Amino acid sequence: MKINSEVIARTALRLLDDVGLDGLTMRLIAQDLGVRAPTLYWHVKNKQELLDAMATLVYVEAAERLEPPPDGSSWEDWLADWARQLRQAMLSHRDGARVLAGTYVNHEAVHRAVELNLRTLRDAGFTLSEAARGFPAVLHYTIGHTIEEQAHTSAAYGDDNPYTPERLAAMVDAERFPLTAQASTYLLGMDGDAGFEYGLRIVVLGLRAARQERERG
Amino acid sequence: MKINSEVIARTALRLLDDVGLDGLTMRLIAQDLGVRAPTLYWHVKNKQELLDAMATLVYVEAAERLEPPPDGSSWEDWLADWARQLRQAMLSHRDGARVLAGTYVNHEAVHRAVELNLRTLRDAGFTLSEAARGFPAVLHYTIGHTIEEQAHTSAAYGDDNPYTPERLAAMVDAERFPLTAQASTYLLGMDGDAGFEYGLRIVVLGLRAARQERERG
DNA sequence: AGCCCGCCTCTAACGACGTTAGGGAATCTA
DNA sequence: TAGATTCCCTAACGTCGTTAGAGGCGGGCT
Repeated sequence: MKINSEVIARTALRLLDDVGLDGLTMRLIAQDLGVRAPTLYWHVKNKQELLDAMATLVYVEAAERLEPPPDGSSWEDWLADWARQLRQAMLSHRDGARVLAGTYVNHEAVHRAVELNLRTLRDAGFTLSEAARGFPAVLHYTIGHTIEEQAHTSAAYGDDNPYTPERLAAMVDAERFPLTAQASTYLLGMDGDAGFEYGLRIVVLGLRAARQERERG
Repeated sequence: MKINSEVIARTALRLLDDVGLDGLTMRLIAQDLGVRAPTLYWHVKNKQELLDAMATLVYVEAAERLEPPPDGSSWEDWLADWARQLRQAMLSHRDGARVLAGTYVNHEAVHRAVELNLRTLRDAGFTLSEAARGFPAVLHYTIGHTIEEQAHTSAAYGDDNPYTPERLAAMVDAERFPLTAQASTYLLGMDGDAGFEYGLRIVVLGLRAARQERERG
C-alpha cells in the first residue's frame, strides 16, 4: 500500500490498540508499514503532527456519520446521541480520549458537526450564544468522563488494576467517610455506561433549564 | 533542604511552570535539587509515581481548603465554588489539567472532599446515588474544560498560537458554516472564565432539574 | 538515447531520555 | 568498635525522536 500521512495515522491507530499510547513509537509504526523510521518523516513533520492526525481520524469518525435531527425527534435525544457517538469513537481505541484531549481538530467533517449542533439548538429555541457556549459543555463533560474512565480501566495495569471497586472500597476509612464508602460503587464513573449516561442527562437537562430561566426572564 | 518524595514533587511542580510537561525530565528536577538523576530513584519508584505525587499535590491544594457550606448558603453556590477551586488549582500550573487527568488521587484530603460533596448534596435533598453520580459530572466537566483550555492557551506555541480567535475564524468557511463563523468567539471555551462559568451553571442547573424530575415522579 | 529532477527510502548517527548496577561515604545501631 | 542502613555518586544500557546525507527509481525534457 502506498504510504501517505493518512495511511500512517490509520496504522498508528491500529497499533495503538495493542501497545497503548506510551508504547507507540515511530520505529514500531514504520516496521508495521514495512519501512524504516526516518521514512515517516518524509510524510509527516514530526510525531506531534502524527498524533494530531490520529485525533482527527477519531474525531471525524464520530462527526461524519452525524445527520440532522429527523423530524419529530427532540434536540435532547439528538444532542445526547452526538455525545454518545463521540464517546464511542474515543472508547474504540485504547487511550483514545488522551489522544483526542487538547487537540483542536481542523477538518471539514468537524466544522459540519459544530454547525449542525449550533443549528439544531438554535432551531430548538436557544440563542446562538447559548448554543455556542452550551454544546461545548456537553463536549467537555464527555471528554472528561471518558479520559477518567479509560485511565481507570487501562490495560496498562496487567492483572493488578488498582481501580477495582474492591480496592477503592478498601482505601477509604468507612468510619470517617461513611457516605464515600457506601457510594464507592458509583463514584468516579467506575460503572461505565450508566455513570456516563447519568451525567449526560444532567448536562442536557441543564441546557434546557438554562434556556427556560432566560425565557422566564 | 532534605530530599524526600514530597520535596521532589514540589520541585517538579515548580519546574513544570517553566518547561511544561514535555520538558520535565528527571535530570532537570535532580539538577534543581543539587543532585544527580539516579538519586531521585532512591526516593521515588519511577517517573509515573512522581507524576502521581504531583497530581496529588495539585488536587489536595484544592481539596484541603474546602469547608462545609456555611448556614444559609445554597448547595449550588457551594458546589460551583468547589469546581472553581479545582479549576484554579489546575490552572495555577502549566499543563496542570494534563497532569491531573486520569490520575486517581488517593489522599485523605480528597476523601474528605468527596465525603463533603456527598453529604452536602444529600443534605440538600439528593439521594445518595444521585449525589454519587452527580458530582462526578461536575468534576468531569471541569477537567474536560480545563484540559481543552490549557491546550489552546499553551505556552508551548511561541508567538504563533494557532488558536487565536482570528485564526479560528479564518479556518471556517463562513458560507457553508455561517453559525460557526458567527459564534467562533464563544466556541471551545476560548473566552476562558466566562465559558467555564456558563457550562458550570448548566451542570448545576442540571443536577437540580434531575432531582426535581425524580421528586415529581 | 541520454539526462535531469523530484520523489521516496535508506544507513548512520546524534543527543536526550528513563532507568539500573554497583560502589562509597556518612550516619545510626548494637 | 563493628556492622547495618541511608543516601548519593559514576558509569552505562537500551530506547526514543529526529536529522544529515547518500542513492535508487521513475517520468518528462532536450
